[in-house]
Amino acid sequence: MTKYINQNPVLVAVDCIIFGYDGEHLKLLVIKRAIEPVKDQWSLMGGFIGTNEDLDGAAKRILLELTGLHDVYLEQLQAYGQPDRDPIERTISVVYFALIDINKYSKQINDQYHAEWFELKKVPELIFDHSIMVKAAMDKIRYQAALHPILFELLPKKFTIPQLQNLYEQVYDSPIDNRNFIRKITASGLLIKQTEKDKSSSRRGAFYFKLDKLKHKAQFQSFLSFISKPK
Amino acid sequence: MTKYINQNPVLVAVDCIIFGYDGEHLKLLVIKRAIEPVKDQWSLMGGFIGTNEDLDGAAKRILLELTGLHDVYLEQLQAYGQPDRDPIERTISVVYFALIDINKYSKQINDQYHAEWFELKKVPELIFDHSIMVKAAMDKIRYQAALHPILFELLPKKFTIPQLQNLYEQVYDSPIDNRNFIRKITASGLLIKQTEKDKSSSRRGAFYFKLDKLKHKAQFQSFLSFISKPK
DNA sequence: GCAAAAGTGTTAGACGTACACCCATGC
DNA sequence: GCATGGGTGTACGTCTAACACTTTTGC
Repeated sequence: MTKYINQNPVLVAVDCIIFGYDGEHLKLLVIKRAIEPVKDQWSLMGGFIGTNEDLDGAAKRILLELTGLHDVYLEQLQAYGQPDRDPIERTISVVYFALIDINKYSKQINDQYHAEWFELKKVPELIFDHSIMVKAAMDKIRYQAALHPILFELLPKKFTIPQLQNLYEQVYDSPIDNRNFIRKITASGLLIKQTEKDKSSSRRGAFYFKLDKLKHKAQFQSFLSFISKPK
Repeated sequence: MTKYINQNPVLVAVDCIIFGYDGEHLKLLVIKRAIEPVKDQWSLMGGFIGTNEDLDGAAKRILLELTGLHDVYLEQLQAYGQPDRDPIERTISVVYFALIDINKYSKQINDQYHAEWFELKKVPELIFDHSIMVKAAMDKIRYQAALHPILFELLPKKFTIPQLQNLYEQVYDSPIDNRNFIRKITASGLLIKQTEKDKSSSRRGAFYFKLDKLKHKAQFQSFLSFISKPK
């Protein structure tokens, strides 16, 4: 059959907003753009969609290429299509965000991109509309994390409750009462207490926990409330 | 500057999922596809993106073309990019959903599409992946409406609380206790009571209300809970 | 023993849910 | 006067937010 007539094909790119958490700060992984225009400026990791690839597949490929990681939390954020967002050629960008365990990331995997982690508040100016995308991603993560247990994706397999609390505090940029937090999070039933303690951040030590993956999966779709309502 | 080399441009379409509410049922507006392939089959209203148009702009144009309406609630749902979703040519679809006041829609505006409203449960099979899109849109609307007052967009300027309640019942496909509903909705402060009553559905009559648009706008971003949590 | 972080306990009020009852009106 | 939907009232349990205190341990 003949193709659609009189239509203008455009390029479609997939960009990935990659978040990590080092135990102290929420961080963003960005690269130095390898091609013109704006070569060597900070940019999200992205690429054009392949001929036989769907959007999710392209996002996974791009993420794998930069980080070497499979099976990470990946969610489509939004498509961006300002006609002039890329000065060279009309390009629609479908943006994904990923939450990864930063400890699994190794700089050695693929150094050709000169990737670097920045604390969220210290991310440099990014090319095109990438900074806007990051802002939108943060909004969405705050929204999602208030209702669903997604922030566990940023933590290592074993983590402590104070670590988890600090992560929530980073994400919402506001202090949380630790007594209420502990109660809420243990009441959720999502955590399995380990016998070992993490002694690195206090004399007393904090118990490690693992995520109960079955319960996590089961509860994921239910509307939970992990943070208090903004005032 | 030269263009990006070795990349395959593809077509980008915008499809609109248009919801309306006639006082009894939640309905979907679909058209008979005018072009091959699958000509004359039921389809979402859509179109290819214009050269100097952004995605939101394209969605607005498409909506205007079919319904004659400006200024309607329109939200980007998701991008769909299965390589074979359109059998003729690789086409990425960026999908929007719209909530309109069905009374403002007039069949006369543009009859060339043979548009028709279907009750949500009676929507025929749609072309390509359009049925999947509609399902995703309903999920998102349920999600959004549980937290934000978006369903007002489906109602006329003046409406009664029983009407509003029925709308929520349609959207969540489950009965709501009218006494609790009334209290919750009036406590939100979003409604302004009118002096007239609607006598069409009961002897006693139900007071009309208007939406307090200022409060609506102010509260829109706060996480409200309009329905009870699913069990 | 002291500092510092981890963790348990308590309480008052807000909120959600369930349910009973009265109101207004046309027939 | 009675059927029908519209609307108010109440009571109880659960969740949340605010705040005080004890525990553990290295120095």
